[in-house]
Amino acid sequence: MLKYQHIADELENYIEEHKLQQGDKLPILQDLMIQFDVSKSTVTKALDLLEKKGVVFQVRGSGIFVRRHKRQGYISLTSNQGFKKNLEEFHITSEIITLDIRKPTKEAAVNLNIGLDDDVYYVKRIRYIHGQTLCIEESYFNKSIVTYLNKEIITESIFNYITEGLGLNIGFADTYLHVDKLNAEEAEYLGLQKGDPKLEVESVFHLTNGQPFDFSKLTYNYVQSQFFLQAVL
Amino acid sequence: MLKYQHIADELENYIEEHKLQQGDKLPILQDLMIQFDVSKSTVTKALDLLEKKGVVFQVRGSGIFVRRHKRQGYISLTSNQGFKKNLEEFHITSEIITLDIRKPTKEAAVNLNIGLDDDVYYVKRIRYIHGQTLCIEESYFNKSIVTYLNKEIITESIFNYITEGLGLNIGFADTYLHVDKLNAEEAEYLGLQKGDPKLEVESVFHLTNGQPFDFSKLTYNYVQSQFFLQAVL
DNA sequence: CAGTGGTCTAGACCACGAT
DNA sequence: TCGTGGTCTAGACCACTGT
Repeated sequence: MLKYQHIADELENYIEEHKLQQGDKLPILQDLMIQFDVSKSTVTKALDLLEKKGVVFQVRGSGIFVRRHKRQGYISLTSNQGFKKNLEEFHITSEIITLDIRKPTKEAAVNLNIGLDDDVYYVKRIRYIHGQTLCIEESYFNKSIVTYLNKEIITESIFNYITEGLGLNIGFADTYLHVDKLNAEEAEYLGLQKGDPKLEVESVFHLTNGQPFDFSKLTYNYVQSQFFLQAVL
Repeated sequence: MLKYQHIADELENYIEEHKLQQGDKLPILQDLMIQFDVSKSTVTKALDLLEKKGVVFQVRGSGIFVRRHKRQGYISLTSNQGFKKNLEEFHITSEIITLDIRKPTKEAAVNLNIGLDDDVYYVKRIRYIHGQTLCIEESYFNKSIVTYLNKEIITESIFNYITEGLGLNIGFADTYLHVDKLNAEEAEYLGLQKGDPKLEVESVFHLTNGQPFDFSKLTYNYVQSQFFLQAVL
């Protein structure tokens, strides 16, 4: 385990367990260096991680403080690993509609940077939050990278399988958002009326080497759609 | 100017000017160290900045590569300084509806962490993109921090004035997104029908010392609403 | 002015990728 | 095995905050 990762985890746990609030002060750099027996740069790197993640903010000449947004029940748009943490936090479950190998749509092929004749795993699921319909999810996985999938795997966390099972390293994602009106089929799945609002979230996930491996399109039930985003400016 | 900031700017300009594409390789660390006459850590810090910003991705054992998302015409949800760059890129203009000093709504008071009897500057604007209505914007500024505003200032960039004119340092923002249906008044402003979809974006902006100074609520025309987000996982 | 975080260095050593 | 990026150190010096 990397030292700075370890320190970041420890501090985050500490904040969580002691229910520290926005503005609460953490120990100064000097103390953290001694406590974890590392150099200043390593502590700094750990704190930069936490700052990027929206957990703390640092004020030169003053100290390190806890950052905590006020609202509960919002799904993070930037949380790592495709909703992994959110899954646990919000009790999100899913029902599989389709799983097969097929040729990509033109849109999927463009986003995955493959040809129209290459194979993809196509997954369609309905996701539920606290028993309510949250969203429709359609995913296209480049089969030459994600070589195998089955119903059991996609019932659990696909991303977990990709990293643990296949040993692939997920690097970054481009995400696009649109708001539009539901068509009849989507309304049916989500238990809403045709023409009701929807939030469409398209993501292209890449490996650390830059190869796109997953193009996903999520259509959210607007009633359940509350998202948040913590930015450092 | 900080060295790592300078290097980051130079590299970003280079990528822009030479129209480098996704996957194009940049010089190796060693060369960048020599070129800019700085230590390895400084180059690394510059590259980490660019990576966070979604401009490059680094692959251990291989090199540093340009990252570039495929779609044009999307507004960045994470671009710095309240849309400053987007303003230029998309020719966003605004029309002022209201500017006055008043008491905050309960909601604004909670988000700004002030009392119901404290003063705020209230600003209501309509924003246009390429001449089309983009969104309705309502902002509440804590008057004890943002001590003065006038029509001229809010016609230009408010955030620019806050940093340059008032010498304040903007630190971070919490942003919340909802999708809902337009009410009659909003529909009127946006030139849409009541019941049409809307995207509501609420942001709380904080100074570097953690004090919230601006609570803004933006209601977007769903037709014009295309956002993107570059995440590092 | 003392306290505290931020920048920068030079260099050792490690881990991953390509060949 | 070599090229390349990642982690970590010890320490000098700088810049902002608060008393």
